[in-house]
Amino acid sequence: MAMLPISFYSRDTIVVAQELLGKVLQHETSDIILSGIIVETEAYLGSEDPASHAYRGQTQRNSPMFDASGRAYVYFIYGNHYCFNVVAHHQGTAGAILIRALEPVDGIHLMKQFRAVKDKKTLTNGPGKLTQAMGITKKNNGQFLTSGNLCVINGSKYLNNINVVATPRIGIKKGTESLYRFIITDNPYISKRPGIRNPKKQQ
DNA sequence: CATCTGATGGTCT
DNA sequence: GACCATCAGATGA
Repeated sequence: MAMLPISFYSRDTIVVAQELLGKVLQHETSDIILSGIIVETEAYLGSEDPASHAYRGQTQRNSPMFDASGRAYVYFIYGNHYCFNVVAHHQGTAGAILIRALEPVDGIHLMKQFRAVKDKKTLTNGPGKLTQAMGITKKNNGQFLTSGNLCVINGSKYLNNINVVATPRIGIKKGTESLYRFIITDNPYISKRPGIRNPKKQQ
């Protein structure tokens, strides 16, 4: 299996988000290979996307989104979880793709240890869950995915059978609806809660 | 099954 | 000091 080249990532963020479906995320850690098929993604664009970290310009945290495509962007959220993103955009712009769910493939036993759950179906069916299962932390922030121990490789059992379904998300605040989520239809490992937060109660 | 809530800490204002 | 690209657990149907 070949790692995806930089040229795969140096394209339109939304196109890359769709084409990441069916690819395999692999992490070599402590002599064990952990891997999973990407089954759910979400594109975050640059200055035109109010839901994106990059919307208000570059800061220390979001700087990987402005950096070279093909890197990882990992950030800590809600005081508990890491989210893993793939940096992908045309040169001179910003953008990244949140990996929202994986179908576990290799190292499932170790994933269960990292996650402290027994059920394979809840191992990686959410952005915070999959980073925990794959052993991805802030230390991977900025790493290139085209070389090294964390990478995206071509090929999975879904290679010729991928259904891309775009699902608009409801934002948390007014004006943050512009989100682009893609799934492999009917895959049992897509997130149960598709990132849609209930609207705040009216007073 | 669906819906709601508390825990949690880094980032930005 | 408010916000949050989340999750597990609890509760109700």
